[in-house]
Order: sequence, then structure tokens, then C-alpha cells
Amino acid sequence: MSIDTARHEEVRRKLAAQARQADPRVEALVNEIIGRVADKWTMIVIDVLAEHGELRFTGIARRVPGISQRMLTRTLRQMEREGLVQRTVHPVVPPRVEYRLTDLGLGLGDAFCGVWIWAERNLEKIEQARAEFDARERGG
Amino acid sequence: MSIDTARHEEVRRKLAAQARQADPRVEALVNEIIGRVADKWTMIVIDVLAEHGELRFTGIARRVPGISQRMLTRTLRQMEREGLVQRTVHPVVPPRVEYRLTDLGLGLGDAFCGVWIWAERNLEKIEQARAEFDARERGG
DNA sequence: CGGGATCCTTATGGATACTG
DNA sequence: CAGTATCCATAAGGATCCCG
Repeated sequence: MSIDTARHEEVRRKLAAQARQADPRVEALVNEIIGRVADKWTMIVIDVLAEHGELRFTGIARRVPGISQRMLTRTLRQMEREGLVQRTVHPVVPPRVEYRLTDLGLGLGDAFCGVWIWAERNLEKIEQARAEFDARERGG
Repeated sequence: MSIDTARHEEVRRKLAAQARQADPRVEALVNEIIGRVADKWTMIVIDVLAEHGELRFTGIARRVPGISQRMLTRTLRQMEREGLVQRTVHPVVPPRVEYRLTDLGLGLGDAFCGVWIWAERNLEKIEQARAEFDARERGG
């Protein structure tokens, strides 16, 4: 193990210990949050809202290709429930509903930046690992 | 908006732009990775392996309460396929199989530390937001 | 326009039994 | 010990229709 790797791991241990510190509620919340964020749409919605600041329902739908309006509604409701987005209804006809990230939602986006950067940096390693694994499986 | 919030957002935008930069493959990979990590067990397994360095199948199972052996097998196989863990089979009886995180897996754990810290810091805000939302819903 | 309600298909995951 | 194989319950998610 290189010195770099050793230091890397030391830092990681500290961070992990700090984050987990004997609080099962945090563990549960992290799992919920990750579960939510990983529900395939939430992260994308956070991303879109972070980029554009404030959008209407249809505006979000247009920028999240493939999402059904049912899923968009549900996603936004859950995000609203957890305080990640603020939903503003303008009482006009036709209805006008604006969504924007709260500071909490923005913060969650920030927190996931590390994951994005990691993914970008390790994209090829993962694809290579997959290819090697699949080759091994087919071979033996 | 406070100066702090403004700077915060500026940083965030830069990071997001850097992470996403016109590469749809990264976007797809992030979704896959988040999806994987969010599959309820992967993150916990990463955590356990990061803490203990190297463990056998049963050792992991013991430290991940509630996981079925089916799910543990599947989780470890997928992690292996993506190069997150290394699986070492010692040809003895009874079989002895050791699992440990690769540098890639360790890095992914690091990347998610930000999310853990965020969750820890915002635990109460989220619970409060949920309570308020639910109260609003029930009320009208 | 911004949803709610319903139906239906698929994916996920637990329990259990068996094996080299 | 470290899995594999099978079965089954539930949940996620898409398609569609309807409404204020």
C-alpha cells in the first residue's frame, strides 16, 4: 500500500467515523435519502432545478426526458415533504406552479457533487472492470 | 439571499458544471452508481468493508444485520463486477472467501462521505420539514 | 396547466431448500 | 462455509384517462 493510499484511507476513516458516530438515526436517514435520491429521478430533478433556479411543472418535465407526469408529481411531492424544494402556486388560470430548490435541496446537490466527480474520474475504470468481469464469467 | 448563500451557490454551480460537462456517459454512470449504492445494501457493505479491511462472506453477513444471503451474494457480485471489491477464493475446505474494497471502492466510499455529513448535519431540518408537510396535508 | 385516480407490467427482495 | 436455485410478496414505475 502506497503512502498516498494509506493517507487516503486514514482520511476516509476519520470522515466515516465522524459521519456515523453512534447515531442510528443518521444511518437510517442516510439510507432514506440515498434511497430517495436514487429513485432514478430525484437527483436529475435536483440537477435541473439547480441549473435553472426556478421552473414550472412542465418546464421540469421538458428537461427531464423520459419521466412520466405521474413520477414527476410524486418526486416533487416527496422532495417538497423533505424540504428539498419549495412549491409555489399562483392562483391564476391556467394554473401556474413554480418549483425551486431550498437551501436544503441545494446542499444535497452539493453533497452529491463528490459522487459526480468520482464517477467522472473513474468512468473508464468501471467500464474496464465490467468488461473484464464479464469476460471472466463467459470464459470460465 | 445572504452573501454566504450566494457564494455557496456559485461554488455549487461550478462544481456541477465541472462534473457534468457535456458527457452523457458520466450522467448515465452516475445514475447507475447511485442506483447501485442506493440498492439498500451496497453502501452498508462498503461501510463495513471500509471499517474492517477484509472480511469473509459470513463476517460481512454478521455485520450487516437483516441482509439475506441471497442479497449479500448479489450485492458482492455486482460490486465485484464494477471493480469495487476484490474477491479472493482460498482453495481449502471448508471454503474461505475473502472480500476487501479496491481503491475504487474506497474512493466511492469517500465520495459518499459528503452525503453522510450532509445527512448528519441536516437530520433535524428534514424531520422538521416532514412534520410540517404532514401537518399541512392533514390540515387541508 | 398541473395534476389525481386507475390499471398493469416489471423489478426488487425475502424465505426456503439444496449443494460442493 | 459459501454459495445456487426456486418461489412468492411487495413496490416501483409507466400508460392512460379524467378533472378543476
